[in-house]
Amino acid sequence: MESKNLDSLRHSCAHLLAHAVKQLYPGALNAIGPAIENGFYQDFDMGKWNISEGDFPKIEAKMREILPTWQKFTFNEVTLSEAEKLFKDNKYKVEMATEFAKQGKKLQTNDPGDFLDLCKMGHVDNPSKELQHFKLLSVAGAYWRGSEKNKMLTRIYGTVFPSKEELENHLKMLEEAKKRDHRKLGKELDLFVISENIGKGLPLLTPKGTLIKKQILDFEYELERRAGFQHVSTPHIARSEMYKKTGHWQHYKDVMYAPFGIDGEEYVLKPMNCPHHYMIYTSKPRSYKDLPIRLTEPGTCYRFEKTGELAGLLRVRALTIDDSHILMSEDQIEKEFKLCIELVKKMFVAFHLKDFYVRLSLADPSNAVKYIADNDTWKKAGEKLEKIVKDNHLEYKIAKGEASFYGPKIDFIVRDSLGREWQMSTLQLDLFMGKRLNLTYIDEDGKEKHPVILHRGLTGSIERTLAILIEHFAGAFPLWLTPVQISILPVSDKFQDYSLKVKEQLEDVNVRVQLNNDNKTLGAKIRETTLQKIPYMVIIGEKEVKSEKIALRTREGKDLGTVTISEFVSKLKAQIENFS
RNA sequence: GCCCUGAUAGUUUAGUGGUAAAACAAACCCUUGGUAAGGGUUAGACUGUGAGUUCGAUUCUCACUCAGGGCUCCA
Repeated sequence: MESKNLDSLRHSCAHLLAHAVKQLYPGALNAIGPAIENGFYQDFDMGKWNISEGDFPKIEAKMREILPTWQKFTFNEVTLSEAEKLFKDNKYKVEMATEFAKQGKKLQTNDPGDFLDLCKMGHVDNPSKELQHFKLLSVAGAYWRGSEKNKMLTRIYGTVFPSKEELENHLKMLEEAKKRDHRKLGKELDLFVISENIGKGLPLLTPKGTLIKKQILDFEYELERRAGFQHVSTPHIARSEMYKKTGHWQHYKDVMYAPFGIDGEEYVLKPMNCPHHYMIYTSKPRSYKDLPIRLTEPGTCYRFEKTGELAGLLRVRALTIDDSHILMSEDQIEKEFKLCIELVKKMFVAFHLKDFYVRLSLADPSNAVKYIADNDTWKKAGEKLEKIVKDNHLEYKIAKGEASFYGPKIDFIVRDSLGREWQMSTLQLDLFMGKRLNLTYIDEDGKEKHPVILHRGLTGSIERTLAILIEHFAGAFPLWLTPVQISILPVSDKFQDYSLKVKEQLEDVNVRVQLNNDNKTLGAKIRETTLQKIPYMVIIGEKEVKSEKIALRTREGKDLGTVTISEFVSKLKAQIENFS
């Protein structure tokens, strides 16, 4: 089915839901109900009523009861005053009608059978036949017209498909996605914990989780070292004064932890690493010959995110940003962006991530509060980035209003297992801060100039990346990334000595290996190791001791037969070098 | 922060207005087993925290904390 038809189907189903809810809950008002990527939603002002997921069976039954009475949608064009009359009980419809009229849009009503609604075209021809395979999924709050200042409405999410089979497949897919939820796997594979005693949004990485983090950081360290980045280390706090100078205080205050006093000075936890890096730059005179200067650090930052925004490792209050600041002259911008784009591409290859897109995030000139005021510079920076994106053959979407307060960005967006989108890499062009903070270098002509700055987050946040990778691999990380690479499984404890010897030999070549000494059958050990998604199992029994070899099995259940240790080591090395 | 949902051994869950049951994990014993779960024993929970209703609350009510689905925001 074409997506346009699918959208009609889903949008029509939102009407059906609205009809059922209005019948079951007199006084409930339906607001908007569009088709979305995998279904639809319908917003309601429930009045005195309260809906929860426990009410879904009742609502679904009502929908099925109404459905046979529905005919082809009839349409009528109406004037604003007619609309006001028809929808006098629904202030949301009147508000929309008024606005559409103001924009010069036609006002249309439709009715598939005793359910008049203000709506444009885009419905199925034969609702009673086509709308059968639907399911309500969740209930949520949503602000009217997406503004925090407006009333919160009740939003019901649902989905509908042309056939029963497609609906069931979709529901099955959602079940599968839940199984790879990083919070569930994080617990099962012992990668991180969130302790109520430490606080919300403050995940603790376990030894295994930390090993993965270390692999990510080591990988980036090498990548950056070869690309000419210089690593620095900076503290987690700084004087508030600094952030007043940068402008973070004005633009970013809401997500900064409250300041605290030390020796009569006011300090804050750093929400980003920029100022710290700038102060390293400005600690001595710089020449144009020194540029570009690429400072980089996995810096832990603290952001006071609102409680409801926190989500496992995807959104936290303490995050490690692999943060770089490239200070350079204006004519170096394109070259440095190209360099960073290459790094991002290499990272995506190493992480096996293919489902991502590029978002060119520009300022929204109508939202003056959000950005540094200087339209010409914004325009220049935005045009520069668009040229870079084109020159580097990146397919991109433009997003107005997504820029940082100090500059436009090229963002790389990936999807998690539930199809939600998360920003990872970000390359930001900052033409303001060099001047604002009086960062300088002496140019060829002997005059003092201000560098421009490229802010670069490679993964964006190590925590978020960990979450995305857990879900992407369903916990079965590639060999180079996985916390435990090999588990040695002796058939019985008679083979302890040889097993220990094998373990030492493998440790000598820097692979991460564990010995499973449990008093269990081989079958049980294999099951446990497989569930822990450890890539290789080395099985040691009498045959192996005699032949001085090892038997190999993979977590996928493949028997790789008997090999010597050196054969195994070469295989491992080749695999690790290819990030596979 | 807002709307909705939830919180019972380490984990996954059961259950009841009269202080809790199971499986897996753990410890110990038997077993020394060759490619996805060998058997037994023991220990382990003041039912998230604090109040209220009640003769009595894990169960009902409220507040708080934390988690989850969204909205807003965002790496």
